Formats: sequence, structure tokens, C-alpha cells
Amino acid sequence: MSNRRWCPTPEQVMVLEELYRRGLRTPTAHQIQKITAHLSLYGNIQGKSVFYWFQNHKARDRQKLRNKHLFYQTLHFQGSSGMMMPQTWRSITDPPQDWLMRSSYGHDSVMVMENLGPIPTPNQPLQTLQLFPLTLPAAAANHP
Amino acid sequence: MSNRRWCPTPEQVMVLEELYRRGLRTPTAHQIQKITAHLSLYGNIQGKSVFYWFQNHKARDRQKLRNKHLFYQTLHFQGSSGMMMPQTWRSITDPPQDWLMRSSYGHDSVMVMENLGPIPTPNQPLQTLQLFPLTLPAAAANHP
DNA sequence: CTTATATGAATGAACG
DNA sequence: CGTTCATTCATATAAG
Repeated sequence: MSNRRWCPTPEQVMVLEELYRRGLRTPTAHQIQKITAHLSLYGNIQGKSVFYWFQNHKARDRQKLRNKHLFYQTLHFQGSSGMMMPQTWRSITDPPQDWLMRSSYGHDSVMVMENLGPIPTPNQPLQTLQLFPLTLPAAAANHP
Repeated sequence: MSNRRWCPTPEQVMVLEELYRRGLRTPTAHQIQKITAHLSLYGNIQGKSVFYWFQNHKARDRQKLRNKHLFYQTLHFQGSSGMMMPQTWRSITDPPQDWLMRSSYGHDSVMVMENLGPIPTPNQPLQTLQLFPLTLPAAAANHP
């Protein structure tokens, strides 16, 4: 038996579904611990399996709802005269976030964006790591 | 198909992991620039992918460590019952990634202390969900 | 056995 | 930075 994947027993699934039915969606680490401990009575299980189970269950619930809404919207779209903008689109007209990044440490924040220019490089000796000797400046030595 | 998401090539992953292994955690904009330039040799990639890669890798490393600590706390906390031996934990070699999950929400904090003894019944709300009355602390009250 | 589906696992992207 | 969401990959199981 390849142990690459957790195979939940029916009892385990029933317990998890009951918890989900009662409103649990994103259990804390503590809750996951306890759930895992209990489910261990019915078979081998790891905490991460509980974590993934809730993640997946919630995500697929949402997905089902999304598809259902899309379906109704499609129906409505056929019968209406007005054009409908796809509401589920996240990116097209909406700049997601300027994924701005800062320099390595808390002080000295250099906000830059994609396709950046030269950037005068404030203080970091980053000539290392330059097209791969793959050497790091001081990160390997220590961290603040 | 949808190119909404960066699909890293094995070479790209190897390079990124090597950099991480050498201690790089939060690359500067300049470093990201150079890394991106190099990784472009192996496939399309944007700077923000490199940025996110390090963010995620670091975060999940820390999650793993945090949960490890939490696990040991729990062993001490649950004390003498001897339940839940680390069969989930074998070695640092085999498991692809030991489990990850969130740690705190609201007031159910983690309290990463070094060594705490038996803890004579703290008034934490983590007593809920304890071997199944299956009661949920506050999950039933919300509706996301 | 082959194909289709359900779902565990993983991770890129982004939020608060 | 920790957390959360969406999408994808991988595989156990069901259907044909």
C-alpha cells in the first residue's frame, strides 16, 4: 500500500462532515490537533490531512456555489437585453496589487514595480548572486 | 489554456531552491530582477513570481516549524495519557512537507512557550471540541 | 482494462 | 508576515 495519500475511513468522513455541517470551516491548529487525535481512533491520519480536508471541502463548496450562480446568470443573460459584465473576473480591469516589494530589512523600504529601471541600489551588496555564481551576500552567514 | 498562473519548470524550481538553501529569504528588488532574468532562460517568468515564491516558501517553512512546536506543546499539555505518538512525524527526511496550517485567530492564540509543564487546566477555549461533544467555539456564530 | 469522477495534496497568488 | 483563496496536479475509487 502506497502511503502517499491519506485514505479516510467512513467514520472519519462522517465526523469531518458533521463538524463542517456545524459550521466549522477553517479550524485552528488546536482544533486540528484535537480532531486529528479523535480521528486517529479510526485509522492513521495526520494533522495536515484534516487541514487539507477542510480547505478542499470549503473550496469545493464555494466552487459549486459559483457555478450555480454562473448558471443562473447565464440564464438571465439570455433573457435580458442588457450586456452583462463577467463579475467573476478578477484581473482584467482591476490591478491586483502593485506587488510592491521592499528591501531586505525593516528599515529602508524601496518600493519598486515590475520592469524596473536601473535602481540605484541603496545599501545592499547584491552584486553577488549576479547571474549565478549563486552566491549570496550575507544571508548565509547570519540573519538579524 | 489559461496562463493566469506561473508554471515553474524543474530548472527554475531547482535554482530557486538552491538560492533558498543558501540562505536567501527575502530578496531585494534588485535580486529579484537578476533571478528573474536568469530564470527566464528556462521559461517565461515575471518578477512577481519570484517574489511570491520566496514569500510562500518562507511562510510554509515557518508554518511547519510552528506546528512542530505546537505539536510538542500538545504532547506536554496532554501529558500522561500517552496518546498520539509521533507516527506522523517519522524523520525529517521522508515526508515531503510536514503539515501546515494556520495558528491563531482572534483570541485562540498559539502561545509558543519554551517548556510548559502540565498546565493545570488553563481557561483557554481550546477545551472545546475536546474528544467530541463536537462543540464549536464560535464557528457556528459566523456566516462567511 | 480503460475512462470518468471524487478528492487528497500541493502551490501560485493574494489578502488583512 | 501569517493567513486565506483559487487552481492545478495526483491518485484512489467508481463506472463502463
